[in-house]
Amino acid sequence: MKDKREQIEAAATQAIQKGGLNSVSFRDLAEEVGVKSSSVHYHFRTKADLAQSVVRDYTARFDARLAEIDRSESTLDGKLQGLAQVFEDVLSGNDFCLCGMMAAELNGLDGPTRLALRGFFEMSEQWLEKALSGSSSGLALGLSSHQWAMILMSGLEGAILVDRLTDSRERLNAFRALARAAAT
Amino acid sequence: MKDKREQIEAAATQAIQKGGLNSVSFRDLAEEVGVKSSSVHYHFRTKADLAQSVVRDYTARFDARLAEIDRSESTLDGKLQGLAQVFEDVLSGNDFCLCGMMAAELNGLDGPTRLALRGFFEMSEQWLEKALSGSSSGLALGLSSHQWAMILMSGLEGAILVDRLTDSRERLNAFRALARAAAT
DNA sequence: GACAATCTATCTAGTGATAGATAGACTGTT
DNA sequence: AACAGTCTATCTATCACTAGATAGATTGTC
Repeated sequence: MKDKREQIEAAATQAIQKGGLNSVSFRDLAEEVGVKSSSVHYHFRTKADLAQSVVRDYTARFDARLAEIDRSESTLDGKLQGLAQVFEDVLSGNDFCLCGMMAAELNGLDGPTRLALRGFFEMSEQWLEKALSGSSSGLALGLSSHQWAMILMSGLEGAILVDRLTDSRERLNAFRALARAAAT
Repeated sequence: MKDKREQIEAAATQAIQKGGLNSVSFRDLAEEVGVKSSSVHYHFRTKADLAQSVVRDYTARFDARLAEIDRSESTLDGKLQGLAQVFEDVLSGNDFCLCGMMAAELNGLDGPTRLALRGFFEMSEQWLEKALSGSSSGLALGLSSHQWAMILMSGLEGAILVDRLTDSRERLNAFRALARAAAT
């Protein structure tokens, strides 16, 4: 059995991706991992502390997946489709991106959590930009690698946000096609 | 002074765009318009009723703006930039799209509200698709007008979601550039 | 014995929702 | 014109419940 703290964090991550931070309660988390809510407070003094931990962990895991893509895919399109697959995996669980979700809840977040959230997008877009600028053939439509990085990252966020609502993969697939065309 | 019911709806719309439906309480709405929470319940029996009303109204106003764009802009790019401007106006108020926000909160919504939400995206994407397919010159990258409609609509949602977090307009502007290139 | 992790018990503050009362405007009948 | 009935919009008061948070006792391990 994993560390209780890790279990709580995993349950919180899952719950936030499903319904947002506002829908998560210490009591529910406690019940899910089989402790009392005061024990959750022992590991995470406040809800803001929990939020920060969860975002940092999610970012680290996301980063690890991107590194894995770098190892397994050598072409630009392979990398872009790999990123799309990460989003598709999220969508498959009927979830939304943890950081996209919390970005929507921005107003209820404290400073440190906001910073951690920005870090997630900064990291992801930087990975994308590096992949895109490493392409030997130029990028489509005369847009820079920086522009394409932002388009693809925030576009994929929007795509799974709407696709989850409509129970489809149409928008995600449209972005897959856009990415393929951009890389050609 | 407008109808109390309209005032409540306006306050709710505003509050949801800032913090989500979960951050809105009957008491806060009541206080903002100068009545008691029970009076809010008089106009909207349940929170779900309020949610549905708000989404339908927002959709109608959004639709009206799109119709206005159709009247004032004759070129495809003019229409696309007009749509981008609607999103930019939302972002300027430090808000998120009401329907994008509630799409994130999908899990906490009842059936009718979800349907109303889908209606918003269906309407918007249909407007976009019609504008795109009316173009005399073909569309870029070999993507269909349907694909471009989904890319631009969900992409703009994602763009302002992330731009609000980072307090910038970079992603919105990148999508403006993408739209311009798509229409050429 | 010290420390980490968990418990019991409780607090304050808020949530959506309901019941019942009331003032005032409208409506239809005599 | 007068009256009875009804409707609208609001109020007061309260319910059952959930929220995050805390103090202090207890347990188990090194």
